[in-house]
Amino acid sequence: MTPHVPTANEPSDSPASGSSYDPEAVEVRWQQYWDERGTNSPDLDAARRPFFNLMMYPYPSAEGLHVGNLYAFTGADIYGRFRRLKGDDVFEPIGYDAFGIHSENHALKVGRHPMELIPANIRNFERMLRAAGLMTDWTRTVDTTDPGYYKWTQWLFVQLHKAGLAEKKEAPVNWCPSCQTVLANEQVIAGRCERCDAAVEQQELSQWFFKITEYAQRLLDNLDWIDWSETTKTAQRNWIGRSEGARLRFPVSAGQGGEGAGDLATVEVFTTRPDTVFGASFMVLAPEHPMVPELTAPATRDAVESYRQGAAGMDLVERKKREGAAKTGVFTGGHVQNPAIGEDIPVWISDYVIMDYGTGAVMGVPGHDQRDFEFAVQHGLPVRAVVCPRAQVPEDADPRDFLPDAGDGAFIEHTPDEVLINSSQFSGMPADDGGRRIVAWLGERDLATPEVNFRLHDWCISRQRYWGPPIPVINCGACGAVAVPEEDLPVELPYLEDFRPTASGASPLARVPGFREAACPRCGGPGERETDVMDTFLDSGWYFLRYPSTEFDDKPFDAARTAAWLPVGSYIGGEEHSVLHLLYSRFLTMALHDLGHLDFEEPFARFRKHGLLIKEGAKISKSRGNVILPDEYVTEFGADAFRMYLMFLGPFQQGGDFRDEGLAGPRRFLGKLWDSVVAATAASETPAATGSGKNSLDPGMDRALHLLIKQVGEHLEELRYNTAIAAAMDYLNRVRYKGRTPSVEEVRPLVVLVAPIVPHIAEELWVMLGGEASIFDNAGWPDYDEAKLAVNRIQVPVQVNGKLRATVTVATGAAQDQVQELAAANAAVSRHLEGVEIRKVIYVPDRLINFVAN
RNA sequence: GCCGGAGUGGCGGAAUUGGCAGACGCGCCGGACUCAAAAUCCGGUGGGCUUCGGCCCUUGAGGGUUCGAGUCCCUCCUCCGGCACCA
Repeated sequence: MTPHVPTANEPSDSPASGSSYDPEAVEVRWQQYWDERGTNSPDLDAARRPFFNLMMYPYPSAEGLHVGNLYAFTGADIYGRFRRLKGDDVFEPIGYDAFGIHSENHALKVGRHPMELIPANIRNFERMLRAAGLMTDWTRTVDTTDPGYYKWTQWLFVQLHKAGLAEKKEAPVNWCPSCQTVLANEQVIAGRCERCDAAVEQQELSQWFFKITEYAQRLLDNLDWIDWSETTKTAQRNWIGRSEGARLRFPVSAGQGGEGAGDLATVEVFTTRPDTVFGASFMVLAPEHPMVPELTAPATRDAVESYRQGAAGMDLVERKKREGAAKTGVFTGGHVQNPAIGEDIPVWISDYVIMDYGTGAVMGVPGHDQRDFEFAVQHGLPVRAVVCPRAQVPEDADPRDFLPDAGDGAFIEHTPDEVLINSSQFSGMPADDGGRRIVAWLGERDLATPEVNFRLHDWCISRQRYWGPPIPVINCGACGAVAVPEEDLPVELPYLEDFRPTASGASPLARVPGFREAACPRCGGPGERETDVMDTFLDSGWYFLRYPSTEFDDKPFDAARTAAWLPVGSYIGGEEHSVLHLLYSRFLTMALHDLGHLDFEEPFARFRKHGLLIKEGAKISKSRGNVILPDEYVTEFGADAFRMYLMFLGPFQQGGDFRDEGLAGPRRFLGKLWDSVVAATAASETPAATGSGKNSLDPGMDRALHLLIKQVGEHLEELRYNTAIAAAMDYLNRVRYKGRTPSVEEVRPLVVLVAPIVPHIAEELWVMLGGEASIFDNAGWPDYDEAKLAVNRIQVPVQVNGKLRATVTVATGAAQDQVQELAAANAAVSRHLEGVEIRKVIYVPDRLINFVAN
């Protein structure tokens, strides 16, 4: 069927032919039309110019679609619709990130099962998303909790496991006593649980990790060429945290420690400042460092033990609180040799050294490191300066034996203009170069190696929870951890009446013998299933690969489809996912590429982060009570006006301030646009009726139109929706100036230009103007004529000493003497030129003329 | 502390990247329509002086570069986001 196509002859009770704009009627009609006609479901196999327009899929919360989601989706949708009008075959899917602790906690709170809550939430989301007028292909949605989906999430695990990129290891983890689960480092905010704010503790658990660190350098390098928001790239660079330095080996001093410590034992440290090794006057190990026992002397054993226990039992909050305060620590009684000077230095342990980074040991250089300095002061350890600014060393001084003005702190700046002092044969050298030479020199005795270190940790994917895809592994006494064969996937998550987490660290699934017991796939012997489930970030790490292939149940993604549609053409999402989701997605894509499953290694060709929406200057939150319910606004103003306002209230990529009063502007604009089209069509049918209706040759208007086409096109491409809308408003004001009746030729392109932003009314008006539905299939993006942008006369501001005094109208490209003459003759200008001498005249053609006088 | 981003009318925000600051919108004021109100339409709207010709000031603060700075440089302040004893 065709949509309702109104004509001038139709009875006035027809919804579209009424003389005033009724958003609800228009929106319902077109949403229905899109559905029935499959307007938004492209034929994925026949597309000539495939364009994958992706938006970050939401977590389907019980509260319904958050306005923040809608803000993001609208921004993405506009871009997709724009590309479609420009001739691309746009695929714009949506899905639901429904697994995870969020859903589970909510289910626990309301005392219902997530398996029954999620479908209801999804239905509600879908309703709201449809009402928002997104160009969603509803035939290809993804739900991460569907076994048909997570079968492939598990498949992904199996592939990585096969490739040796998944390993199980005992690791100290962040344990949230309230959520009863481990948390990833990134889910710990300042020592507290990201979700419940409880203080996080340390616990040792055996867990599965993906070796993302093996990809650290590539993940970093590719950032140089992918087209992403700069801020997002910066965030990833910081997160990966590459630092260049050296691994230095400090031999354990003879006769130290217990009987196990042979003469060959060394303690390794990582440092970014090998140039300062001559100043290392002590060493500090993390309390949990494995070499602590063998370095500890009998006399200090008790003190060391109690300090270690204290550190182990201490939660992260307590550790943070002490930052900046006194640096505690105890002497182990053991010594190591400073490899540069051969001198014995004492080995201490302190909780300011963390096991997680580098080697878990640092050389204490109190002269040039703030933390080491504080520690040395605290514990009476010697401070030795080995670097100082070149300017501080007098000409006649010997840098091998020079005492700089110590001041009362450590000298920690690291500038190019520094030299080594008190560093034997390296003294006097620039610090950077000296550092390299020291590493080479120590390297000859195998005491140093250049090394690059990353802050990035391996990705822990185990969760001791219920609501996630089970890790597809069977532990066998004989064969070890065996991945579930692909043909046995999915390992279905059983329905558990009681899915609460336990305090023991064991997953809820461990309570189900029927689930736990399984035969080893390799030897057939008795085995036990892994009972942890996988991190939600794994679900979202590959969902974009699934969208084009949702109908295939024998493979996660079809090769031809993937080749045609990926990598993603445009991905828009929030900054809160700058690091984790985007980094994990990149890692998984890279790994799949290396394993031969994908022919590209970066999943998102273009990524743009959107800004944060706030309300009346304040962050939107339930506790503030300033939550925006999209439904209410859509009902009152219509989805089009709401969409338009969301995009108008500020620059999309920076966010903006939502104010209720603001909606009136876009709503008025749409009413005015409607009236303009009605007036234009009426005038075109009765040419004699009005004098102004016939015009299509008004040159000023023609220029304005072509300028508008140019501007809107450029602004939409750059996601500068607010200024695109402003330009459209400005144009409509012109066209309607003092009640003028516009021509059809003046308004038809405008309708197309705003269609990405306000799709429903655009469809309606397009038909009203005689176009064939859908506008997105048939209108095409208008072209502008560069020649029509030109003007022959232009106003040029005239300044005297940089102050604006007048403007003169001249021909474009006019010569300086002509403009100067005209400008100088102007009374407002000449007044200021009297009695002064013109020293210089600055003339920028078509821009400005400035008389410099005194 | 470190890394990002931002400070412009009563408010949300523009400004071709060094060239008429305040586009567009909200709000407000005045007018039209109306018995009246709402809606709608038209006009005005940064601040201060004004002899009504104009003049001066103004983009967080202070300096600088330049004929000319919201835009570039230096110092500082404030707010937002992220990271945080990373060796």
